[in-house]
Amino acid sequence: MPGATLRDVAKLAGVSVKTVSNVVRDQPHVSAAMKERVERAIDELGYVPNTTARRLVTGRTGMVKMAFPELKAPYFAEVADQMHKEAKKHDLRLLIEQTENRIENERAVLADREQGLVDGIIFEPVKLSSKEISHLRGHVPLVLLGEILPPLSVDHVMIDNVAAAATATRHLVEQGRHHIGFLAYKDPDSSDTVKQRLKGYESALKEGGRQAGPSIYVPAPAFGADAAEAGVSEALKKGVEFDGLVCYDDLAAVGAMRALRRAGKSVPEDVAVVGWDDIFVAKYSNPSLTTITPDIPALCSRAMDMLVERINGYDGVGRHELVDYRLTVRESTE
Amino acid sequence: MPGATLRDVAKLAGVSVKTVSNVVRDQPHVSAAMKERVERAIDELGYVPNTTARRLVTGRTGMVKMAFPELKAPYFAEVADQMHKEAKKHDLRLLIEQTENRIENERAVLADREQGLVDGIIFEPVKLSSKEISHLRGHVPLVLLGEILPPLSVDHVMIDNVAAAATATRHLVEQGRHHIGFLAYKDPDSSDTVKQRLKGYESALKEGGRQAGPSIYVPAPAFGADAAEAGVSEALKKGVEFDGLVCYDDLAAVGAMRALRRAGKSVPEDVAVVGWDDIFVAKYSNPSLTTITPDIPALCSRAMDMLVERINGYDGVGRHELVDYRLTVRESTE
DNA sequence: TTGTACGCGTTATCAC
DNA sequence: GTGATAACGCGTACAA
Repeated sequence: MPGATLRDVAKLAGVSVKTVSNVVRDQPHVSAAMKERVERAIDELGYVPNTTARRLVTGRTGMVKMAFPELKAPYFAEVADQMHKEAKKHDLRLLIEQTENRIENERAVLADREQGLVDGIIFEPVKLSSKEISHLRGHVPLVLLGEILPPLSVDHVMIDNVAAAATATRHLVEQGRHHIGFLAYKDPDSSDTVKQRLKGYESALKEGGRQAGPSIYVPAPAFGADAAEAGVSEALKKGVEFDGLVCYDDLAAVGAMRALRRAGKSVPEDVAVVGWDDIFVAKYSNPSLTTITPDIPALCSRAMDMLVERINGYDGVGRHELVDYRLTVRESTE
Repeated sequence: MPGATLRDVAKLAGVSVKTVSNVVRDQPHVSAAMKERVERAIDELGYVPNTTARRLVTGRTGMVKMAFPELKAPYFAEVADQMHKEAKKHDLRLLIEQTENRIENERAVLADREQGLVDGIIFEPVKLSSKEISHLRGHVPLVLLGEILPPLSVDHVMIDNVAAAATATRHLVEQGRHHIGFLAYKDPDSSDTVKQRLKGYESALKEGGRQAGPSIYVPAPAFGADAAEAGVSEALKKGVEFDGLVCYDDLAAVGAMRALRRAGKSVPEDVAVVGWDDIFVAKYSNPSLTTITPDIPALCSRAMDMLVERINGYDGVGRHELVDYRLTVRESTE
């Protein structure tokens, strides 16, 4: 009997709707005998509570939205995976939304057309400015991820880009590299992140007594590896020299390694390469890739905790938190 | 005014609730003047329709659940990405559920505890038997993905495993390989797939006048690459010989290539390797990996179309469809 | 401890 | 073309 209702159960068990409701939700004040009787009726009818009706009256959906560029990008797949696990801990369901790096989709994330679809939003924007975010956001609890400078009123979690980039660069300095280049995407919208990483890179160079090496900027398409490969190939052809390369992300690093290989350079002998994100391919590329490993579990855990606090009514000022990272050294630098 | 309701709008506009509802949903029978007036009120109040209430009365959630082992596995990330796009075409939202290769989680996918959470389910089981699926499934429309033998009553989409495995094997034969091995996971629960691929492999060998090469089976953990690497390393140490290897998936292939490299064998000169899935790493590994590329867009498109038909009341017998694949030849075999 | 009545915001069925 | 009003299924004061 699909579609059995609370009332049906109550009728069959010969009790009131309220009692059945209590049993279903494990409320304390129910006698054992009553519970027994009601449960039998529930089984007989195959009753299952109607989520929608429950939501309408409680005002809670039990759902959280997670929005980021694209699931296909390995880094985000890992974030999504982890975020799902965090959501489960709080008995929340996760709804994933992909912005495909398009600003209108990012706007849509905030300017939700429907009310009450989710209880809160975790969002990693890449195009939207801080101003626009605070302007567009509604009343739904919101936590931001990633490297933007968030509005003051909004919670935010990220890793310390400047420090991490410095760590990566310092590692190359310690390996005795002298002409250390920087490879990034030239996407005007996401330049904040690039700037932060560039800053860390430069400070580590300075600290290590190195001069700034060549900077290679490539257009930012959906998948960075191809663009990076083309960009580095071109640079090599032009005679740009470097024996170390700090890359914006693993995708770029993989593309760079490919370009180097084609140009007859070997990694790490001729050029040491460092990536960022520690996606799957970093471990299994040949040579395997030294990279910055963000603490994704911590990132997701903090973000979800903060969101849940907001959902539960916490109304303080926006919190800005940093989570850990480490340098994972592999074949590409030693 | 967050939380403005249809009634509030009606009051402000001086019309009935029904009229406002009509305007909101673009119903035909409403005069231009009325529409104008109502829309002004909507803007003024910042009214947004309440999804939950709408669902309660329509009985539709506008959501579809997609369940598979894990998002972190690149193949599934790509499927999820594509499936999201398909869902969007039908104005549906996609809810992702990970089974983490555990049978109790697979059971939970079918035996949905809550009614009316989703309108339909697309499910790629790996542990559940066909019998258990037909026994467990409720009344929610269901489409199965992947290599199980589905219950007769359930729709199902997959690629032709036997043919694809034969194609991969034939390619190695054509490359002049003589001792072609087969590498797979020894997971008793998912052995159906392995059997199918083994069958295709064997038939292609026979057709090409080759004897069956060594079969290497490795335990199936969350990530296959490590297990495959260990398994192949061990086989090589034991002196198992092969100059070609058909791998269960790209993860296994990547692990195998790593083991070969460590053993001083070069790919493809000493051993040609073929993978399966064409995940990101296949293109960017070194050497890049020849692999079976399933037509994921077609897979998702067919699955979603069939599900939508079911949701819309189609009640025919279970359909069993095959989608395309192709062999993508890269450096690992030439 | 259990039962009754009402409200959640929307759509659908009728009249008008 | 538009307006009352009854569902939809559940949670919860409040009464018993």
